[in-house]
Amino acid sequence: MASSHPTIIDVARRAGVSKSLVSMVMRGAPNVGVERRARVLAAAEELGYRPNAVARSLVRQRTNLFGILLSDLHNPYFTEVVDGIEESAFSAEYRALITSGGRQPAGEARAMDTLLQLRVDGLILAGTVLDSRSIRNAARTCPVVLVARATRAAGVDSVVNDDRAGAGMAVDHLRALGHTRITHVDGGVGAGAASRRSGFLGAMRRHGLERSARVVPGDFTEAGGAAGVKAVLVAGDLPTAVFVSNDLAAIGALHAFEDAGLAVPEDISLVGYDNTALAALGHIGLTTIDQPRHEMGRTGVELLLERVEAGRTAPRHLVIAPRLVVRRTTAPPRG
Amino acid sequence: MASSHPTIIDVARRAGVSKSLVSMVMRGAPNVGVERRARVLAAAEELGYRPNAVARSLVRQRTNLFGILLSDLHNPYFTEVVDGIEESAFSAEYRALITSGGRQPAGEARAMDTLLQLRVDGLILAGTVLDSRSIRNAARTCPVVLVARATRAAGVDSVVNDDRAGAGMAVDHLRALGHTRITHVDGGVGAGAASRRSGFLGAMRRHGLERSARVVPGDFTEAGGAAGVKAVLVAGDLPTAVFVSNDLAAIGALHAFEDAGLAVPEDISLVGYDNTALAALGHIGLTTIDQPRHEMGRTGVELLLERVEAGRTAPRHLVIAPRLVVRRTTAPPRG
DNA sequence: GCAGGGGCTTGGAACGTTCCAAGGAGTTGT
DNA sequence: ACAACTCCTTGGAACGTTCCAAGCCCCTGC
Repeated sequence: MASSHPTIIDVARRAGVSKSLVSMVMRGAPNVGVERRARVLAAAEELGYRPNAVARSLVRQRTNLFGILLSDLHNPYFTEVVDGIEESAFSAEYRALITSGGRQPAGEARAMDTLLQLRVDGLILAGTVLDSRSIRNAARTCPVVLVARATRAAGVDSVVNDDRAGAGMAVDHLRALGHTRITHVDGGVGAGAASRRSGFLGAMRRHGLERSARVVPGDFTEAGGAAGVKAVLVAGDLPTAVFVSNDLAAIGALHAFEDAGLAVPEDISLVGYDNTALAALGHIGLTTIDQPRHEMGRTGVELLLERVEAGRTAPRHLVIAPRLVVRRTTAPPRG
Repeated sequence: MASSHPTIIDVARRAGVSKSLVSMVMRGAPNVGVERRARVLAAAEELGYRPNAVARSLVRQRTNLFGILLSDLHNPYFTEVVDGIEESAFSAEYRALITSGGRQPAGEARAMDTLLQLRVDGLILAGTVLDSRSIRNAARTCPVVLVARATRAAGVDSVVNDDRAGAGMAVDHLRALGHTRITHVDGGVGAGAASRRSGFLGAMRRHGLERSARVVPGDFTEAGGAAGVKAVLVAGDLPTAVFVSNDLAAIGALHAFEDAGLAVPEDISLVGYDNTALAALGHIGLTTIDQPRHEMGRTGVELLLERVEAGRTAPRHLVIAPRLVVRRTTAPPRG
């Protein structure tokens, strides 16, 4: 009835063996006699014994846990990265523990501290806004990898997608459809926003379109995308296509254009970034740039494992290629 | 350089005091001399000391951790429940650790075991499909509350929304607009689907509309909603309104109707359930039934706290009232 | 019949904390 | 001057594991 946790010693007593033997059985050690093994297993079952990971971690000096700090649990981008993380963590006999910063920097710092105090064997920071001092600090006590954010911090690994190249793909696609007047809705301080903007500008230049390239401010939210469109409309001289810095903002833009009586893609083409589940919804069908989130998560764990198990110490910074996904929001320009 | 974790003893040596004193300072105990307190704090800072939660938990026999098991990290419904959980857990000096079952029952069982081995002080299961034997089992070793799933399991608390009432609200709303021929796209085995169906049928009866009430099969996915619509279209004799068992399926339905050349809400009204962020997207603007997820999360933690801190043992099962949210997918029927 | 093994099993010492009983140094009252 | 306090500080015993050195028992070979 009481929430009594039987220990290895209770099991030992019941099975009439030493605690060491029970410990061996629980860990699946090979050289244990069949009869006693059976007795121990039976006793454990009867008592409802469950190993105490806390005690185990204390003596082994490792937890077999990876901590995942997510900046935002609500952004499908991150939760899809987690899928990749869980997959490869699990196959390496590690478990993943997720915490979220509740979208605030202070919350993130606290969540990271919780994980560090728990002595996780490695830390994956996905899209956090933590200052690099805390990150460097954390990295002195356990391996850290940043996903979807680049860093110069010493001793920290990172895996990002090539935002510049991705933005270029968006422009190439629109150019191939015949667009020349293209506007970019900026992502503000969002992770990767700056590279996407410079990738956009670079690609426009490459196509000789620098004179018709425009950038309007925005951010990574639905409202940010809508605000960007508002700026486009106010400016007059409508472009024929808009490249928005992420999917959520692109959906905000989509709605804003519709509200203004402009049809997508007939009047205006729209490209997003990330290829989250949102973009794939049938009702939305957003043309976008896919970041291989699953792969990025898997890779993050591999970087961790290289440090934990293989003892690597030199930092590695991986860049993964994005990919264009064409859906229904892009078409040749009118006329 | 090495990932050396300084201990309380290292700090004590450096500050020239006993380990007990360091322990007291770290816990913020009141009766410590100012001068030594300062010395200890300085030493800890210099060494980069971080308390070891593992050791602490072992001796205190409590972790100050609540474990959250999410059936699906990608369903915004659950992540919004987590917001509520984190909020009240934090203010009660607990931390929340999230794991996900990766959408598979075996994964859920494993994730729960991880949490239990970590000796979390309480467990919140949100929308899991775990069999009630495992749940009852878990409940024998730590407080467990189920969110968004009812249970009869002894010793387990639960907090759910009133699905029957919510479905009734959807019907009432449609009836008030003038609809009489209403079809329900069923949610299959999804949590709450059965109650929503029976709530739908009950409300139709209440309005004297039982003869025009139809139910077609579906599930909680986008594809499930689309399939439901297909069934509606095939059956001929189109209803003027459709109540779909959750938002995601409703969005699938929305797309399916559009594909079939039917305008929402002009030709057909559509109501979802849950009021996830998806439904609120401007481009979608789905009329739906709001489950107060935030409140449900908060309440879940409170139930846990009642058991952990106040020693309650009698199970409690809370039912929270849903709320109609009218957006753009409902309108009076044509003609 | 005994040394040398091998196969199993065992007790004890960690691991880094917290908690408790007890100790030391002042201070106050008589 | 000493008892009785108060205030601060301390060492040691937990907590539930793992790991290691050592032990027991029985077998094998000579």
